[in-house]
Amino acid sequence: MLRPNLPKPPQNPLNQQSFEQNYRDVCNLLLSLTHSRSLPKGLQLHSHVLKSGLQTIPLISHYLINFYSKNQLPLHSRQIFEEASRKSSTTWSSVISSFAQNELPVLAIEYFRRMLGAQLRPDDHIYPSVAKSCAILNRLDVGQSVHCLAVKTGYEFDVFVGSSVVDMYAKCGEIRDARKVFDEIPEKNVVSWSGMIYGYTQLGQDEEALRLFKQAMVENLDVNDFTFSSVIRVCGNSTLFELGRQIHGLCFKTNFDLSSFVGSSLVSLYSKCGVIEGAYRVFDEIPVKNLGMWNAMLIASAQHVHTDNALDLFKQMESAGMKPNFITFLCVLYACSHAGLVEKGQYYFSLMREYGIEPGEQHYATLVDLLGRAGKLQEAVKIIDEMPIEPTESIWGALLTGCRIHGDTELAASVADRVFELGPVSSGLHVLLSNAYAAAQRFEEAAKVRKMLRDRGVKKETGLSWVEEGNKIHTFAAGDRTHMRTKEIYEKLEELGEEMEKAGYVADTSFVLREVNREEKDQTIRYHSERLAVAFGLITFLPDRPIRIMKNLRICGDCHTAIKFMSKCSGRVIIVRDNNRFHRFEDGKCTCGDYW
DNA sequence: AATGCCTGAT
Repeated sequence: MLRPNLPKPPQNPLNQQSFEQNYRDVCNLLLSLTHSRSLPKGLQLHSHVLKSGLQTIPLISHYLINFYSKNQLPLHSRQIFEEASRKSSTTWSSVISSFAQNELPVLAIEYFRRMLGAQLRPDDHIYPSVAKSCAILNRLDVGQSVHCLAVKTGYEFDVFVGSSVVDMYAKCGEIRDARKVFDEIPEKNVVSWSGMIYGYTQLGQDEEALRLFKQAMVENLDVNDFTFSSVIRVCGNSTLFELGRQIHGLCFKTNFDLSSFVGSSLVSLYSKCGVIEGAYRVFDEIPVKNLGMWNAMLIASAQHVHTDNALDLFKQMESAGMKPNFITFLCVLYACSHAGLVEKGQYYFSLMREYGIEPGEQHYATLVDLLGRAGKLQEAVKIIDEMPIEPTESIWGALLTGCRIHGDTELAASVADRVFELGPVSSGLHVLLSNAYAAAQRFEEAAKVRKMLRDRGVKKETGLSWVEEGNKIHTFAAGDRTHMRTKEIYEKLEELGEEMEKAGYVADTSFVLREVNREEKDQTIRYHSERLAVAFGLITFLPDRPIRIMKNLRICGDCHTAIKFMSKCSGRVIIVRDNNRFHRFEDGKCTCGDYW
């Protein structure tokens, strides 16, 4: 053990021994109190330290800074640091890490600069804290110079330094730099791997994330619940059900399936893949449910229009003493909106304040969506005019969606006028606005807006539907004839078409005329991507297996009617997820109750 | 003495 730098020995040599004894006792006690986070006892000890003059010893101030850091009192850490007579590199390191761990990243960077200014050489323990602070603040410029300095001082290959720099680059969106640093770390640990995988998922580079995960598996490396939840989320986002199920199996083997974090991504996976029963099963099996778990289950039941379940979950949460957060309320409002429960929705909206949550932009958007879908457009406008925040694009979008559903072309056009006065908008909203003008027969303006879109190089998204079969994904576009089994698919559609007409199906071509932003021209309405996907499912899957289809755009009204007939004529359960929600068709009916 | 701390949908 290093001999501490003691202050001048007391005058009376007899006291020397007791002083050293006292010093050692204080050190040990401080360490144990830091470990157990006993704040009152620590405060007591601190005043004892001051009385006996021990605070001048660097090791003691270092322990005190750590003690306050662990107790989430970074400003106490700061005070001790400032009062310390001699500041060793350990003292600097402690105070900077206290800032980094307690949400004061700006101070962490400021002190790091001060330290460099004092001509001190940072050690390997400081870099992770500073890199983390840059990541939180999204300060790529500072992060880069920190990385440079780490390279210069020879710490870039340290697993802690490297991992934190990987995370910093990933969070700042520089995934390639993150990867370069990652590849250079000679002895990576679970944090390095998870950080890199998580970085890819955050940027939507799902394939790269999965590839890296696979490599980690093949090389038999250490992974944990964080790693699993990242890759399961990838499977959920891309609706890779089979792969997700296999990874669920891996979690089961490693017992990570009981983790709440893994559980919530599993719930979301099963739900997004249209297997709501699986989501409920996972939820029930997780012994300790955290807030994310409840929220994941809530949104899953809301998406599948199990509205009673959703509202019941909310009640269960309350009685379990789980405090809902802003996401919980978004989920509940979403559930009400998609079931047309206006009053219930308004009730939950007002309940937020009782929980001390100020409604945010997204809550207002959902409320406007709720009112708009239910046809209460004037009330929706009133909410927008009276709310304490500036309307955002999603709020205008919600109102415009309501206008479209209820054919209020006049209101839609006036909203468009109002929005354009406010300045430039994103391309998504732009499309809605151009449709609003077209629907109100203001064709000149519609053309102008569309031209603006074209000039900005915005392309319409192609409507696609896809079905998973084993480990393969079959994708269809409208009128598509590229699939290997095209002939059989079209034959099946013809055959089904006759049965459907006998059962009373009449194609509604008005959807073609009314909807400007439709995916294809009218002659292909009978071969919209979702119908091709259904036909493929019918000729591929065993009769008792539900046909699950994913679609990137909103399902059109005529297809919705057609698939109802398809489910009746074929006796199959057909589940379609469009960009908005789930539809479960069975025996000629859809769970959305035609409200979507 | 230190790095990841994830959940909603658009």
